[in-house]
Amino acid sequence: MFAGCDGSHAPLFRVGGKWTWRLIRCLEDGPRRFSELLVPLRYITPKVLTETLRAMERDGLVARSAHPGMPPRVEYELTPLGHSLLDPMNACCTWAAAHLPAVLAAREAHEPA
Amino acid sequence: MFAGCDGSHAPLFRVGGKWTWRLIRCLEDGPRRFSELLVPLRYITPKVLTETLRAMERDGLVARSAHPGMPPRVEYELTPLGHSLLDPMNACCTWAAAHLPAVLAAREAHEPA
DNA sequence: CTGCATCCGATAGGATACTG
DNA sequence: CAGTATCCTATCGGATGCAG
Repeated sequence: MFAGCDGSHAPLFRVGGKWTWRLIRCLEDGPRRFSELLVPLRYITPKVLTETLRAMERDGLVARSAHPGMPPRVEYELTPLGHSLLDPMNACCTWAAAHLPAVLAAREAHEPA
Repeated sequence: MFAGCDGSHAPLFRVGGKWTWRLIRCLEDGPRRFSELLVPLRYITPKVLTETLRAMERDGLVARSAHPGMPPRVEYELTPLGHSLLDPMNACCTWAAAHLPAVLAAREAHEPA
């Protein structure tokens, strides 16, 4: 959630979603087909994958291109806008990688399970 | 949500929460009392504020210091770890500020309300 | 003032099965 | 293959009221 960045509390960009970030990661190296996304996002259900893709499509982050025919072939890829999200995402991921141990240690300290 | 950054899907840092980001913003300039947080976070309920603070406390992002006495006085402030989160946060907010119009335009295009 | 207890509604995420 | 349809559950955020 990027809410509050500018004072608003808009449910911005669906980046609070559980799968959005991972989905972007899967798409960062190029177009992927529906079934190619189901596998690496282990055990996401088709329904949720569809929902997530549609939401990102609405926000202009991914583009959907259907090649008619049999069997159907649909590809999803990041738009330039979607690609631009990778920068701040990576900043967050870098932080996470660097500070995850500290967070986990803090959790341990509070819940000495 | 920073999930998936390193391949895991841990519910990392509670940054999927609705209030976490705004709360960090409110604390970035120094310690704040409970009631000083209720106001700028317009209409967050005490319950939710408490939940959010507790969660961040568990993760080592904020420190809680209670000054006993009457009336009670409790202050919350960002830990160094919490402060370090401001960097990636600002990267995201910069992105949001820059690309919000594009996202909104995309939404309009898909839902020509 | 600072918070905890309880109840509630909305929504997100998921399991399963079915269709063009 | 690429979804859709239905149902279910957990969780989140909130309203209200009470307590130290």
